[in-house]
Amino acid sequence: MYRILVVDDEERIRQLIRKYAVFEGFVVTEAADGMDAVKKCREDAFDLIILDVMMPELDGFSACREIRKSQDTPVLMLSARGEEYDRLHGFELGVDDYVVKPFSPKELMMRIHAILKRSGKDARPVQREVVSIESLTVDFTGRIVTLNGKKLDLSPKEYDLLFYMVKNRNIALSREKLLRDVWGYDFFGDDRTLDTHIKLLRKSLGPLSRLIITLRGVGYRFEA
Amino acid sequence: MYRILVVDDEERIRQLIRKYAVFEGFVVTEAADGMDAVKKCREDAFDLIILDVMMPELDGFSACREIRKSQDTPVLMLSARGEEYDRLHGFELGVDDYVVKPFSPKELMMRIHAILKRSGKDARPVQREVVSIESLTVDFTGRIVTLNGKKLDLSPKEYDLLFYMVKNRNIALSREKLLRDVWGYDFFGDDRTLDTHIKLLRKSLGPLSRLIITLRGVGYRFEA
DNA sequence: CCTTTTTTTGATACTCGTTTTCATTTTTGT
DNA sequence: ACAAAAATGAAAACGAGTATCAAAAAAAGG
Repeated sequence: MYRILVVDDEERIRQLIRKYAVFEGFVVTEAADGMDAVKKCREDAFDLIILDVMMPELDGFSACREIRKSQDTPVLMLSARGEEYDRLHGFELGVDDYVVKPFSPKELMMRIHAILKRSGKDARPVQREVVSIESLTVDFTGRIVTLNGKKLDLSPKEYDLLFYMVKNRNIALSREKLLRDVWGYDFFGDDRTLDTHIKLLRKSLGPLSRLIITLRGVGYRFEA
Repeated sequence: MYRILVVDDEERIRQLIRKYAVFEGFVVTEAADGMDAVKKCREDAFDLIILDVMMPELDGFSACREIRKSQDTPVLMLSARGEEYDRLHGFELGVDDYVVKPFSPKELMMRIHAILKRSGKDARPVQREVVSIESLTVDFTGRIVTLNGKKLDLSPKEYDLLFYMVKNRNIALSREKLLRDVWGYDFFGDDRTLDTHIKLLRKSLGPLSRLIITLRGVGYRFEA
């Protein structure tokens, strides 16, 4: 799990980056200017810092220099078009990559991954995330579910639903929350959809369907 | 202890490279143009030469050609953006790698290490990396794939894709991740690209294509 | 520079899963 | 026991995601 610090004076830009970065599984912290960034770096350790060049208070380069005094966190610089002349300046400070505004968030994400990979942090072997409950084994990493050692053949939605419930086991999950989190924010579906999938999942789980507890008038709970 | 010759007419660039290279434990010598470089090469033996393409007196290619008459020192070329057309030209001269300016010093260092390792001066014997799954053998070191002892003739991308999947076997790999990691962070390709290559790979793998599991709505998983 | 191979793209077919509907049954709380 | 909520079953309509093919484009090799 990577922690990223996004530093830009424009709220909109920060939000944009946050949205995409969170989607990629990064933990995002924001700072509105260089001073703020330096302060946040003292308090927290980040795996990557995205720094805008032009900022009030303390510009990106100065902030980078300041941060580098104590840490070696990889830095990705954002600069407006026309500021390209100071690329070299940035590289002297140990900047890892440059992205010119306006940028494509997708490309930014790709560059982030490239930097993390280069910095070796990405090289660590994936640690599997596996949860076992009685005879049920849920392998989040491999997207594999076994029951008594036998692989279960679940449909995508069954996987998603099971994964979500297992991740949030022993927690009362309302129908609304399930629909929202498993199906997505923009889902306006029928309640029966959930019913049906719970039914299918119970069927797949066989005897262990008893782990899915119905909370009448509320939703469900996965018991472990 | 490696000795590196840095050839560039810009003092600033030389300083930048020197700073990083020294930090990595290299011994750095500088030359300001091609003539100077050729002269320094006659006086001293280097383990690697970093050559800028555009230089007064004698350009990088000519200098490279001149040096290569008497020595076989690995060469890494630096070229400004837009000069990429002469990559081919460089490789014909036996250039070992190319870096486009402006570059990230960290990446440059990585490439330097890669060249030195490749040039065999790193005397330690390579240990082969081989994975066998059923009748399939994947030799990462030799870039060889055999099926029932018979060598498979795969296209470059098929190799890359298979290697990546085998290295990350039993892990659910999203389409996005595959495209990003196998194709590179600057790839904005069509989803069909992946489909097609999966298909080709499956065809090549014949009966063992069953090891490539389709994860609907997610991506693929290589099963071992 | 031309030929061959590889890769990418676009159109199309098709499979499979999802969602919805509806009627019926079961469970649960009061 | 009654009413409300949930489960069940089956089936139809629907849609998204994937496979496949052929052709174009790009890259590699001679």
